[in-house]
This record gives sequence, structure tokens and C-alpha cells, in this order.
Amino acid sequence: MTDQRVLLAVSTVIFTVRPTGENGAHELWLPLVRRIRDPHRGMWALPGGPLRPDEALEDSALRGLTSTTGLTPTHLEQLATFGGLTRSAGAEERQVTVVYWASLPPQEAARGENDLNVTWLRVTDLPELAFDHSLIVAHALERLHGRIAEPTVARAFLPETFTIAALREVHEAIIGKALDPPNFRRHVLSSGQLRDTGERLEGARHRPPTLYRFAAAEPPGLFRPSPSDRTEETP
Amino acid sequence: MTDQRVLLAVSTVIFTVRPTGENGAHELWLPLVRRIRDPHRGMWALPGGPLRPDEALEDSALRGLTSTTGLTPTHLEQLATFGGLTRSAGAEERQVTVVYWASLPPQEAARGENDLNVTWLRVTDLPELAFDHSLIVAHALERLHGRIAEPTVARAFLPETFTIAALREVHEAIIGKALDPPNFRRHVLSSGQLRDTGERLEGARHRPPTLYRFAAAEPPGLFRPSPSDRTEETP
DNA sequence: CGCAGTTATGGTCATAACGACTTTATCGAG
DNA sequence: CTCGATAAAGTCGTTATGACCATAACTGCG
Repeated sequence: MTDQRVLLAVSTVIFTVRPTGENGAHELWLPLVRRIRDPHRGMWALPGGPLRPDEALEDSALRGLTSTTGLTPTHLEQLATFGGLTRSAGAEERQVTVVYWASLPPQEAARGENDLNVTWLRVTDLPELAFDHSLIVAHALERLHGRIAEPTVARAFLPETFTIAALREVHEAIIGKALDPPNFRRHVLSSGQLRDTGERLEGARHRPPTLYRFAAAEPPGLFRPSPSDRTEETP
Repeated sequence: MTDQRVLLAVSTVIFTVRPTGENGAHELWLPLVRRIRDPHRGMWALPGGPLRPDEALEDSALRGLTSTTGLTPTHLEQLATFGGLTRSAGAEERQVTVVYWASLPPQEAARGENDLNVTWLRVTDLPELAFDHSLIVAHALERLHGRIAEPTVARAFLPETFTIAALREVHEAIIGKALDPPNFRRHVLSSGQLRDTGERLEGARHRPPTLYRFAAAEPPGLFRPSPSDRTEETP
């Protein structure tokens, strides 16, 4: 048996929500970077790069994210590891990629400007991406769907305080269809996850909605416990 | 920046269900192998080993599984990748481990014999494992809990045909508490996932139960689509 | 043969959750 | 002050769920 070391990269699928649909409906968007080197040069790809030897997986995901897009996520979670060797027939060496999934709140998302080498696209309207990144995005969307029920997920797309309508719009963007406002309201209020801030959002040409915040603040750090960088390991 | 290649290993958490509890209640068990080399020599650890250069991640998980335990799983799914560098302070090189999660049906599980270097233990009663494997097992249990609703999961613990009681026992083992038989029956039958085989299981000293099988057979191969070995990738 | 033990299977009933809808409350704009 | 618009609260019927009761159908044994 030869050397068991492999090239290991970390990429991140970054989601945000924008009010760009018809009738102001909210939609999911994500940033992509242009490949400037040759495998798939010129195509759009997920932000990321090789893992540094002294770097935790999650730190690598963060670094790749900020160095390309300049943005700071509110949620970062490992998605899966892709290690197929289908392309090893070519000249290139086989590569394994650990993929993370991140969410941005609207303030951050607004700062994300297009650039020669960075573009933001609707997840429903993506071109073919470099490597198997189209497949990876599909995976991430499935995961997002499956986790929207958890308060942590929607929270990551919202500012500190928000209206129930804003929360509903995040859910609508993720599941891709409209929800009944009264029913949604009843549902989230009965979940006990929201706290009334006592304030209202004024200025709109209708009854001012109450501002809420999420109840249980996550205990220690910024991110929920993720599989990476927890302890040491070996086979 | 130095070389970006890292040691990559694949380990597997293997679950099965056995009727070993009081009153014949079913419990979750898993096999562990004894470390024969020095980091943590003599401790119990998850089956696995280094990824071979020409091997897909999932194939590596299967190989590690069969070479140590001789068993063939009915379900294999990627769990997560652990890449902390906490132990890199020591003499050893930093290592990343991709962890899979597998299920065995009872026939296979019965063949799993203890051995000088292999032992089967209840998941509720594990000693401290080598490396961070205790943590990994906890992760796998969480995942199992979260997915028991999907028919694919319970199916992996059962033979081709089975009684509703057997299906219920699998659920009970996974969630760790007893379920009401009539209610469980109503629930699974109304889900439309079971098909009556027309046969009954005779021989017990009570009314013979109907044998069922799962409805939708998974389309092509043995395993559900998993992130690994699908296509090629790179950062 | 007939009874006891045991689990399968078939129901009931009250409650909770959910979806579709209606109604009323308040705001800003003109 | 009226209109347009959305917040917020309530109605109603359906469905899912959990607790529980009753009967059916087999084996083993006296």
C-alpha cells in the first residue's frame, strides 16, 4: 500500500434570503467564485480551498468564506464529505472535499456585492457549476429543507429582532412556497421560541408589527456543536 | 504553506438490534475492535482504517467493516467528518476521519461473534473508547434517533418479511422506550409503507401475526445515495 | 377436550395539532 | 375621515396522537 495521504479541501455553500421575488417574495441566494485556475477555469464554483495543516476543518471553512466573499456567517455546519475518485482517470490527483453549509443574515448579505470573480445567484436558477458543485448545492438545499423546523436555522437568516412576517418570509424562501400568515403566527408563538421585545416596527403604512427575538440563546460560542474540531481522532 | 495532504481514515459505527433486555426488550448493540497498535493500544475502537488512494470513501467503510467483523450491512450512510487538531501537539501527525454509520439485520448480527479482538456491547453501556470514538458514537445515536421516522432506517434492521411487532421492537430499541402496540400498528399501517405478504408467522403460543414487507423497494443498488463516491470534485 | 396464557388485531374516546378562512384592530397616506 | 394594507385574534372542521378497552386466535397443558 502506498502513501495514505490525500489532498483535502474545504468548501462552503453560503445561503442568504433576499426579497427579490415577484410581489416581494423572498428567495434563496448564494455566492459563487470564478475558477481562475485550470481545472474548470472560468466556471463558477463554491468558495473554498485546501485545508491547511494546522487548521481545524471549521476554521478552514470560515477562512475560505471570508477571504473570498468578505462575509461573516451566523451559522456554520458540516454538510458532508465528497470523496469520489471518478475523475482520477485524468492527470489530476484524487481529492477529497469536506463541505460546510453557512447562513448569512440580511445585513451581511446586503454587503455581498458582485465582483469580477464573485457573483450572487438564485439557488433556483444556477448554471452548471465546476466539478460536482451543482450536486453539492442540491445536497445543501435538501439539508436546509430538513432543518428549517429547528429554530437555529431560521435564526441565522434574521437580525437580532424581527417581525413574525420576516420570520415567515425566511421559511417561505426555504420551502419555496407561501404560508398562511395567521396559521404561521399561531404555530411559532405556540412553540415558545419567541420573546416579545415590547417594541414595534413603525413606519409602514399599516398596523405596526411587534418585534420579537429568539428565546434560548445558544450557550457558549457562535456556532452549534459541529463534528469537526471537537477532539482528536484517528482510525 | 506546506503540503496540503493529510492522513485520512474511514471508520464505521455499526448498529444492530438484539432481544437482550429484560422481558425480551430489544436493545442496540455495536461491535468494537481492540487497538493493537500504540496510540491507545488495548482500548476498544470503531472498526476502520486508512483510506486507500484508489478507493471511494464508501468502499473504504465497507472494507473496514467486513475485514474486521466479517459482516455485511443493509444500510450505509455517511455521518460526519472529524478533523480536530487537538492532538497534533503530540508526536503523531494530524489525522482526519470520515465516519460512516451502518445497520445490520438480525441474521448478520447473530453471526457477529466475540473474539479476542472484537467485542459487541450495548450502546447504553460502553466503556471509554479510543480517541474521540465515544463522541462519534454519541453523534451516530443522535442521527439514528433523528432518522428512525424514515422507513429506510428501520428496514435496515429487519429481514425481508417481518411482523409489526418486530418493527415495533426496532423502533423501541432505537428510541429506548416501549410503544403502545395498537397505536404503533395503526400508525405504520396508515403510512402505506407496509405490504401484507398474505403469510403468517406460526409456531408461537398465541395468535399468529401477519408477515409484512416494505413497500417501495429502493430503485437501483443496495444503499441510499450518499455524498461520497458520486462524482469527482475539487475545491 | 377445554381452559389458561399470550399476543394480534380491532375499536373507542378525548385531546392536540393543523389548514382554510373570517373578523377586527391599527397604522400611514391622501 | 376614509381607504388600503397588514397585524393579530378567533372559528371550524379534519386529522393525528395517546390512553385504553375488547375480542380473536393461536399454543401448551391439565
